[in-house]
Order: sequence, then structure tokens, then C-alpha cells
Amino acid sequence: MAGRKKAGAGARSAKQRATRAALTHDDIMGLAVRPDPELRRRSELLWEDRTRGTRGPKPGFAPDDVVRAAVEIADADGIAAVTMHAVASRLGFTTMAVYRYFPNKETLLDAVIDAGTGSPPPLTEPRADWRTELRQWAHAKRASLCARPWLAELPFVAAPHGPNWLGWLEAITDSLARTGLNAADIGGALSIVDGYARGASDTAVSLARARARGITEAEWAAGVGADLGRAIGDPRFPRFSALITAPSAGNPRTIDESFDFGLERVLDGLELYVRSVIAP
Amino acid sequence: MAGRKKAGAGARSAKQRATRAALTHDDIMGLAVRPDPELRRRSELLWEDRTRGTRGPKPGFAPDDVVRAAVEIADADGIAAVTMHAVASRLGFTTMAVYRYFPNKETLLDAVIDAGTGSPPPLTEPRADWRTELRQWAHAKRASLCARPWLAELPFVAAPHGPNWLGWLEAITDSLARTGLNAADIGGALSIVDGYARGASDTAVSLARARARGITEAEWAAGVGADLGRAIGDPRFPRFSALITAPSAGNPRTIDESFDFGLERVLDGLELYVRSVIAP
DNA sequence: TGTATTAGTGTACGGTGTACACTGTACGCA
DNA sequence: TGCGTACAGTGTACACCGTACACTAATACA
Repeated sequence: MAGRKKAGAGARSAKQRATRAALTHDDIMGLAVRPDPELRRRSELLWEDRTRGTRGPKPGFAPDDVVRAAVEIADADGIAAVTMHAVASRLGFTTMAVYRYFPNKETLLDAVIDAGTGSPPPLTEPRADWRTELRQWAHAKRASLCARPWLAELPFVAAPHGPNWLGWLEAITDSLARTGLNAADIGGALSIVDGYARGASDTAVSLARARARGITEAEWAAGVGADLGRAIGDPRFPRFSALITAPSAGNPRTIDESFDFGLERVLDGLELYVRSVIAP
Repeated sequence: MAGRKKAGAGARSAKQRATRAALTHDDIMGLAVRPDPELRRRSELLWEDRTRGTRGPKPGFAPDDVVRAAVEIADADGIAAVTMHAVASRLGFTTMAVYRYFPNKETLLDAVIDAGTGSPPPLTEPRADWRTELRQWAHAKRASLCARPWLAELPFVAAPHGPNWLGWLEAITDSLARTGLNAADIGGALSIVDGYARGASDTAVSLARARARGITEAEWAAGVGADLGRAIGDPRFPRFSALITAPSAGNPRTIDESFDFGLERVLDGLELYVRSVIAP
């Protein structure tokens, strides 16, 4: 019933199967496999053109207004404060009015996630080398996550992907194309950089979340230190205790420096591979 | 309105900087600064010795029973099914009985997360080289995340860390110590491998979640493909479209191979650094 | 002009986390 | 032996959540 008229989508279906990590040719050229229905439904609703018929009263607001209101609430008070009632009343309407635009909260949150993700910074001309661009991309991604720490309070499921998310993939693909790697390797490299950027942003995001709660950096660090410090003296964690109490830790990296250190190692590994493949 | 103005945040002193990867001795022993009170409270409750006095009726169940019941429910029906009522009635008690052991749901979930994380596999003797051990650690971590895909439905906040989480840190620290790096670098290397392992497990976890819902791998791939396939033909995403439709993608990596490919690049980068520092 | 279609409201319902007062049990001390 | 007290578990109540459904009112097209 839903989406029956999407003839165009159907015609495209042969090319629609793909996974970020591993696309078989058959996946892309597509077969008779029915896609995960829940993902399909959510993806459709995320990309749906929400224009309505022309009959009836004028809408008092638009889907984008709803999403914007939700993002503002999340920015101010965290994702838990984003209730259907809160969103609606910020717009000056009753709760149920929102349901004219989003069939349920999950769908709204899909849109909120994409809006919160935002667009990647545009690649500047003249273009830099791929390593520089990847570094910039990773920094931008981390900054984006820290700017909206409530994104971390949502499940980190990958799908459905909205236009903004695809925008980030487009940007990194563009930079990776400069390596000269083939498509499969670009996909692999993409996973590496994206995986590292998201996984290793953890600490900074955690700090950003604390900041949003009015905790200072020093208080946050003391809390994390005390938490991890429980290892100290515990016979189950001798090595880790030694690590965090080691005097050489007296010259530690900042959170940012730590991220950069790791990023350079990751890029080193990638560069090594590029060199081995491209210039034999 | 949220949060007092971050007075101290701008003026960060050297002593205030700390990350999981790099804690100053003062941070750990940590004194001058009051730790984030919420984190402190949750951390305490997570590590608390829950033995009670001897008076009164015998308890009908123990905190571990509660956690186990919650994990079983999550394994069966996802984290959303873990309600206080569901947990209690699985144990044969009323909802409020659970509150004798956990002051609120958040505290219970902290314990559930740690229980779901599980212990890392023990390091086997004779010990392998550090690279092999790190590879095993990353694989084990990914397997652990896939085994409990509902962990991904919870916010990926780092803290508080329970004993199992520290067990993983202990294991990787033990392996990293074999590199001969100093404490600060070990902390950095730890972030790299852990960051990559968690970030790049995304795809596999997403598949595992779909499986838990009864979706086959083919259906999942078709769904993700259709979702990402929306880029095809969209002028905003030319490079990414080209990537996922490229014929060279006809010889793709599986999800597992893709993870391994990235892991080797990451370890390459780390090894390069180790060599440059250790053997000049 | 109807009349079909749409926007937004009002009400109601089942489910959630949890505060609080309660009953009943069993230890430790008199 | 009995009593006081600390504790385990129950029952009830509440505010809030997402959302189903029936409704009114407004609008463009026949």
C-alpha cells in the first residue's frame, strides 16, 4: 500500500542493493530479495517528499519546523526532553498535530538525527592532498558529534541514512578517490576513517555531554579519573592500574592531541597501503 | 538555561587535561576538584557492595538475578523490552521489589551494560606477539558487540565503567605493554584500537540486530543497499554513487573481510610508530 | 454551490518509571 | 521467651509518555 506509486523507485531497484562495507555485484545489480521491511519503511519516510494535496486548510507549519523545534529542544535539554508534547507546544500546537507530519516518534527522530548530523564542510579549492583532506574530514566529523552531544544518547544504528549522512559519505569518497584506489579499497578505507573518527570521538563527546549539563572539564576529568581509578589496587587490573598511575602519564596528551595522534597512525597505515598498491 | 556559564572551561590549566587515554597522576589521586556528581553516584552504585544486614526477611533474590533477568529479556526481545515490570515478573516478583536492589532503572542499566559486555577471552600462554594479540582483542570485541546487539541500542557513553569493561582495558593494556611504548603512547594506542574496533563494528552490529529481528542477511543487505542506493542518480552524491555502482565493486569484501582489512591498516600504522620509537 | 479533502483539536487508553504507605518476616537483644 | 527493629516485598497512586480515534473547521475543486 505505501509507496505503490513509486514507479521510479521500482525501476531503479536493480541498482539499489548495496552495503557500505561490502557490495557484491549481485547486490547492486539486484535480485529478488525483499529488503528488510522496517528499514525500507523508515528510509522511505525519511526521504519522502512531504508535499500534500492542495485541498483543505493551510498548514500552520511544515515538517522542517518540527525537526527544527526538536533539535532546539535537544540542544537545550538533551534528547530526553524531546517529547511529542514538547515539540508541538514549542510550535504552538497540540501534541497530535505533529502526527500530521510524522507517523510516529521514531520517524521524527530519524529526521532529527539527520538534521543534527548537519552537512560536512565543503571541500575547498584548490584541493589539498588526500591525507590532508581526510584529516580535515575526521576533525569535522568529530566536531560535529561534539556540537550535538545528544546524538550520542541515541542508538548508533547506521540506518536509515538521510541526505546529510550521505553528504558526509560523498565528501570522504571524493577525497579518497584521489588516492587512486579501486572502489572496493575506497570502501574499506572509508570504513577505517569513519570507524576511527566515530569510535575515538567517544571521549570528547562524553566531555561535551558533561559540559551541556554544566559540568566543567576539570570536574568531568576528576569523575572519569575516579571511575577508572577503581582499577588501582584491584588485583584483577594490574597492568591497567600501572598504566594510569605511571609517572610518564604525567606528560599526557590532551583529548584533542590524543585523537590526532591516533588519526595520524591510522592515516599512516592507509598511506602505507596506498603506496604499496599504487606505486609498485 | 541549562548549565551555568562555563567559567572554568576557557582557562584550562595543564592539570585539568585528562582523557581516558591520558590521566595525570593528580587526576587519578584526584583531589582538588570535585568529580562530576552524577558520574560519581552512578559509578559508586555500579561498584557498590550490595550485601545487606542480617536482620529481616531473607531476600527472595539477589542483584545478580535482576541483572541476569534483564540480560535475558534483552537477548530475547531487545532492550526496549527491558521494563522494570518485565524484569520483576520474570523473577516472579512485583515491579517495586526491584527497587530494593537498584534505586532506579538507569542504575540497573549500568549494570546490565557491564554484564552484557562480558569478559574478554583470556590471553593464552605462550603469549603471541603484540600485533597478533591486538588482532585477537579487536576480533573478540567485535564478536562481543555482535553477540549482544542490543548494546548498540543504548547510548554509547563511556562511563561509568564496570569491572567487565575494565577487564577489556586490562587485556589490551597487557598486550600493548609488549610494544615497549611508554604509558602515554600505550594510552594513545589503546584509543586507536578500541576506537576502530567499536566504530567499525557498526555494520556487523547492524546486521546482528536485524538478525535478531528475524531478518536474513540477504534481506538486510538489500535494505541497506536500497537505503544507500538513494544516492544513485542524485546530483548531490556523484562520487558516492559512482563508488557503489562501480564494477570493481563486483569483487567486494565481505563484512568480516572489510573489518579485517581496516584492522590491518590500523595495526600497520601502529607498528610503524612502534618501530620508529623503539628501534631507532 | 456543494463536497471531498485536509489541518488541527479533544479525549481516552494502555504502558512507563517511581514515590510512598503498608504488611509481614526474622534476627538480636531483653 | 518475647519484643523491638530492620528489612523484603506488596499495593496503590501519580505524572507522563506515545498514540488511536472521533471530531470540528477550513479550503479548493466539481
